[in-house]
Amino acid sequence: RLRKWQERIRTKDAGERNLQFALSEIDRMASALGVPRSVREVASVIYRRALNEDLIRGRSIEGVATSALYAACRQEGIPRSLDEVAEVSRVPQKEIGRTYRYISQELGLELKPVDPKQFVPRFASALNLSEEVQAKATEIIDVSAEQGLLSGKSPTGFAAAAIYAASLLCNEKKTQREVADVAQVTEVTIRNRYQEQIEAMGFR
Amino acid sequence: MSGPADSIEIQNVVASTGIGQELDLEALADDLPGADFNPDNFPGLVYRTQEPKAAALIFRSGKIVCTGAKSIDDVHEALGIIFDKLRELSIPVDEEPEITVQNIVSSADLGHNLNLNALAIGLGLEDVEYEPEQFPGLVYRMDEPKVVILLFGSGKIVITGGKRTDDAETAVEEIVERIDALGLLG
DNA sequence: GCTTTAAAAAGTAAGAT
DNA sequence: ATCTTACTTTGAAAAGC
Repeated sequence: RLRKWQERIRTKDAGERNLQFALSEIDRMASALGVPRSVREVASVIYRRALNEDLIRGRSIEGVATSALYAACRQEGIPRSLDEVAEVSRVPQKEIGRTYRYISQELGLELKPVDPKQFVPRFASALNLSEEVQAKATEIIDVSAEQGLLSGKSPTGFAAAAIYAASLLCNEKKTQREVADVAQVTEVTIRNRYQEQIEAMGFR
Repeated sequence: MSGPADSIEIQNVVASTGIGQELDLEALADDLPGADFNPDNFPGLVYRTQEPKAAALIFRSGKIVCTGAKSIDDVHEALGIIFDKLRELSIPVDEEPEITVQNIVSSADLGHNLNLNALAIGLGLEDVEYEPEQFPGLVYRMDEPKVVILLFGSGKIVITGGKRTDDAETAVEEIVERIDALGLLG
């Protein structure tokens, strides 16, 4: 039937337009976050997979697109926090997190927990900290994580505290406020993690 | 032998029942001191009992949800109080309405700190949800018994989704066994 | 999906002192 | 800086949008 045929075309066109919109949104957000082109491609693949497996039904296109980008950053080893992703998305952070968990589960992405060390280079350079501070922060993260201090703690807060501690140890001091701002955590969180990490390092 | 299973404490029991009679919630809200009824927000009337402490959601259909009780006995006791209150208001209530436990929330202590990162990989990323940026607990969905376990770095855990008292016990024994098999228990 | 109820776990946050 | 309060997660039912 002609009507049925037209409807198919209309549906196909609508689907195509939605896909283009999602991909352009991924591109826009990726640019705003400053992630490399490879991550956008991974995000696009994740979005198409979600589309093919009908995971978008009942969810917003923007929400799935944002979550795909969040997942892609993690998969490529250059994670962005949910806060950072939410800043460039029009979807609330809570929905991004919930949608990410859903598509991650359904697509079997099996992404490992975010490693705090992956935030060090980006946070440290935003603070104009040296290579030496980065190495020290990485060491602090390794040692304190090994002693079980990482369980349940936010990766960004853990990284921020280690960077703060390392900046002190390397005589390139940054204030808790400065580190808190780039990591988007509170000074209280840095203070709490810092105390534990210093103790784990054997510095009283 | 005292083990993690002995540390289990029921924290909340959710149950449903019905009095087999339609209710005028507007009138009931006036006759029941302390009742909260905001039909614009939620269709149920909220009524709280003090001893045992519990909260009941009473619906127009006569169906009731009881939550907040610390044991199955408390659920029966609290609902008994509500049934009597309704009878006092000349509302016909079935002799012994059937009470169905829908969910039991329990807490327990494994007695050792847990490396949640290692646990997430060990238990299998496909069955685990661990997003410390969003919540400090690792979420583990167990098939038998069918419950959800939240595991924390302290070794404290929460078991929810079970309908029977012994679901929590079985689940704790099972999770301890699995963690131990991974060499991740103390 | 949402709305409401209750309770635990532990981390993070916000506002007050 | 420390305290209090509050929000994040899990589960289930109820009636209705």
